[in-house]
Amino acid sequence: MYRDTSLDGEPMTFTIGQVAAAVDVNVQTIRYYERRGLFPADRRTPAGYRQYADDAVARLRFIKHAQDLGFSLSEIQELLGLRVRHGSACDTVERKTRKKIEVVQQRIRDLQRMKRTLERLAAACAVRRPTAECPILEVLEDHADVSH
Amino acid sequence: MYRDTSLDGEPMTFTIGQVAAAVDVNVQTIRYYERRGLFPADRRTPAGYRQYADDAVARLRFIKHAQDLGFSLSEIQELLGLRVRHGSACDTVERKTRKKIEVVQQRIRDLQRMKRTLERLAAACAVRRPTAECPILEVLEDHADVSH
DNA sequence: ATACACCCTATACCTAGGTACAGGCTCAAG
DNA sequence: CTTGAGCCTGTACCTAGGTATAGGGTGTAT
Repeated sequence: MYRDTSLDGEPMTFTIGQVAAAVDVNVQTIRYYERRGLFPADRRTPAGYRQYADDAVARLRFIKHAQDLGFSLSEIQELLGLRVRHGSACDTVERKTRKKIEVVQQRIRDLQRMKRTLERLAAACAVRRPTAECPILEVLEDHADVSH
Repeated sequence: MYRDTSLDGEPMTFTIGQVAAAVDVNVQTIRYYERRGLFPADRRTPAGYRQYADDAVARLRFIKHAQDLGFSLSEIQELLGLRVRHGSACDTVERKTRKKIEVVQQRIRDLQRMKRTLERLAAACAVRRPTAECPILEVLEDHADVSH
């Protein structure tokens, strides 16, 4: 096992394996993210081992969560990139963030429409059961007709 | 051009190219969906050309829309599969549909949480601007900490 | 009858997002 | 000082969801 410098003075560091275990992610995946440029190691030991600071786990969890929500790695990279130019561009950050909020809001609206469609479907099933034909196709057509 | 039997008697039919153009989808994609089993052609001409009934455009649009909302082709296949055993299983359809609604609802909740996170981020930027450091990392950590 | 757009199958290739070796160092323990 | 877990790079392979290309048939207009 690699030693952490936990006893005062130097900040705590983690190996790639420790970070991977903490977030339940494949070690290969972390290296892949590094190649993609969205999860750089903070430094390397003389032997070439990656070293991570203690915010690494939070950063990686954010990536995974954003991904669950349907953001692509490129979008996440952009999201994380809001951080890099911190001194100068706080208003740029704000503008980009508000744009992302719009996108998320639209995605929510789309899902709500989809939910309503499914609810109509379920309701129609409940009413006509058990003799008549399932009216799904009509519902699908309605759904396809509205907006887009 | 292939002739439609539009002038009474026979129902209207479409070629693969007409359906593709109507929904703005690649012809190859439609054939791919057919191979996957989620968009069968209604019949074939003697020469082997695919023929589609007039509900085909609505079905295909539904597939595309569901996909936009983050459903995989397998999920969509299941969604459409609710239709196939129509005589018998209207209550099965209803149960499956309600499960889908749960999934969609959870996705909406996740996105709303993400939206709140982004809003906090934007708000924090607005407050501390222009001198201080962008507080994004802290927000990301908060986000990662809550639930999941 | 021949041009041309459209259809067919089969196979190859592409991006995104990983995952799995192969072959070779490194560190801590026995 | 050897063993074994864990690290390194590089390359190959995988699933999902398509897109492109090769080689050939079809239908209509001129």
